[in-house]
Amino acid sequence: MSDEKSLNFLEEIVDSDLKAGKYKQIITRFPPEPNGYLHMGHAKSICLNFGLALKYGGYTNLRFDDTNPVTEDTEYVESIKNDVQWLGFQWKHELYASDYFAQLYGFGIKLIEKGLAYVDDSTSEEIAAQKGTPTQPGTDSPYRNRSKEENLKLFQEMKEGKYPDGAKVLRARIDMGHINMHMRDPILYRIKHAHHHRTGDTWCIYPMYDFAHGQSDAIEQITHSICTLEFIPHRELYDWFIAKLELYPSHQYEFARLNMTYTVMSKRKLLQLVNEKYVAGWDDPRMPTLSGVRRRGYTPESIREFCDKIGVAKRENLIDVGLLEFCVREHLNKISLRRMVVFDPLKVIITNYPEGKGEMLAGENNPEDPNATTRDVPFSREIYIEQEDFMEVAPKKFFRLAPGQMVRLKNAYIIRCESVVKDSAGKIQALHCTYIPESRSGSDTSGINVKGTLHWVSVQHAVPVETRLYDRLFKVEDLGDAEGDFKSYLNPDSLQVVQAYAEPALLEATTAERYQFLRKGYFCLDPDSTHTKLVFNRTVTLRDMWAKEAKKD
RNA sequence: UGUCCGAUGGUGUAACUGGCAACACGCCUGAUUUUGAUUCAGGAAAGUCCAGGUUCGAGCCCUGGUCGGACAACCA
Repeated sequence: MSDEKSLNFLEEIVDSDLKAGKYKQIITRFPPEPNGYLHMGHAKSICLNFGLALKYGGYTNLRFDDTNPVTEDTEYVESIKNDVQWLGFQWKHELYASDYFAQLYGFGIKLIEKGLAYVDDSTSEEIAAQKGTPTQPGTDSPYRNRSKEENLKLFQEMKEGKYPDGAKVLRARIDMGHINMHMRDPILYRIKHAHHHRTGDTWCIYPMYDFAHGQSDAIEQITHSICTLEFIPHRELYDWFIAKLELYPSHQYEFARLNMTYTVMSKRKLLQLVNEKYVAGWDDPRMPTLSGVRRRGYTPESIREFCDKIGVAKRENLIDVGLLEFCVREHLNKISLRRMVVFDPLKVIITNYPEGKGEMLAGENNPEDPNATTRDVPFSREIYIEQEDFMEVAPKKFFRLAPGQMVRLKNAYIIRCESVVKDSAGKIQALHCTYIPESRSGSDTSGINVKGTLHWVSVQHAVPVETRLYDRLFKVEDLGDAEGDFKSYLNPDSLQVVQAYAEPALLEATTAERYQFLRKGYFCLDPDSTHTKLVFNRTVTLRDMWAKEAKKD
């Protein structure tokens, strides 16, 4: 039995490259376009790229692929940097494709000089028509055979701003009959009189992705350039530019992007949800964005663990969100502070507990922590328990509170339900219970054994808090498979706001801590909280076998 | 009609590179438990897309199919 985990296909490539002495160190890059916020799919890529460099020795650059000024913005740059660091990774160099605009322009000239690029006056429709189809070869542009001198002059004039947007493009001169559509004289440069978030107005021509990405990799001497499957057909072009331009031979490798059940993972769709106000913003806790899951209370540790567990391969996949939730619970169970909060109160009056009396009980902050400390929990004659923890007529498997039944109050006493107080309409108003004085937690001499333990909050000490309970954003498991507008599958109940009653220890809650509301789930303080109003987000529920059992009937 | 990529339990990922399919999630059962949580023990679940072939032996190799996906933005 080997205790070493088997390598994924990319690790195998890196491993064998290193063993073959191909590189002394590996260099990877994470290349987001600053036109949206990072999501869980990016997390997979980040963990992969940074993880590879960390594991095999080397480093990772953060490079913004900012070649399209009309969609990009510094707001996104800042959020992306923040998200990568939050996830726990540090890049070696912060770079921008726009840093290479001058060099890239030079590469364009070089290709023209080699007779491998030309300026085309065709419209975008004409160019599209020239492309042909995957099964039919394309046709040459009428401008394909311009002289080098003319191309050089025209390209320079494009750069100088002599032409309006769309008037001309620079195209590679490869083969309009090529079996690979991407090799049919792809566009290298287009004219966009647009303000760039970094270069301002110095350029009015901008390189296309294909003409920028590989060359940027080469300039940075990236050894392994890792991207998603849809770029497979681009690889031939990627290699062509490097060969013709005689650059450092970076290599592109592709892996399957992450898909998760009950959510979408495309920037375009996420942007739509934000713009059309289906969610409160990029950091809405229901969003699969990193800012969203962060606000929801997911920890970077749990996301890294998740990325490790899902593996890396080339086959398309749909990961069960349940796995992410498992990773989150696993981590939160270890670190969160236990607190009691009642969401749907039912008043319990402990009739044999003296009126006006109160006492402080000790509650463990975290039973998973060997150096457990405790917090004070006030107890008194009137408390709240959950409505759902009481049943007037209970099935045999129900071992919570019912008339004549006994339960333990967590960190406190065993109580017995003596009677039910109802209003004229027969609605339950409160429960009258008695407590067993010698059953106090920590000094229980009663000898009584009960099956159920309930969380509770003292009525007079209860702190009203707002809780936001999240459910899956969409109703269907596989959005990729769903017909029509993806927004028609939104789950109308994905957010539920509930006013709840918390124990006073929560008054000191901070955003740095994570909390487990006993028997309810993991929660974190939301930044919307003020001194007078605490707001908690439910990160994830606890596993609930009883809910499953109850559903069986 | 083309080219490329892929195919292993419900979901993912493995399989010492040709040696009788493993791990995780989920599911089921039981134990422990002052959270029906956690933890622990056990179980069900694929014979590896199909058909041939090579071989003592094939999930891994070969041939031919089938199915799924990608590819025709002045997006990345």
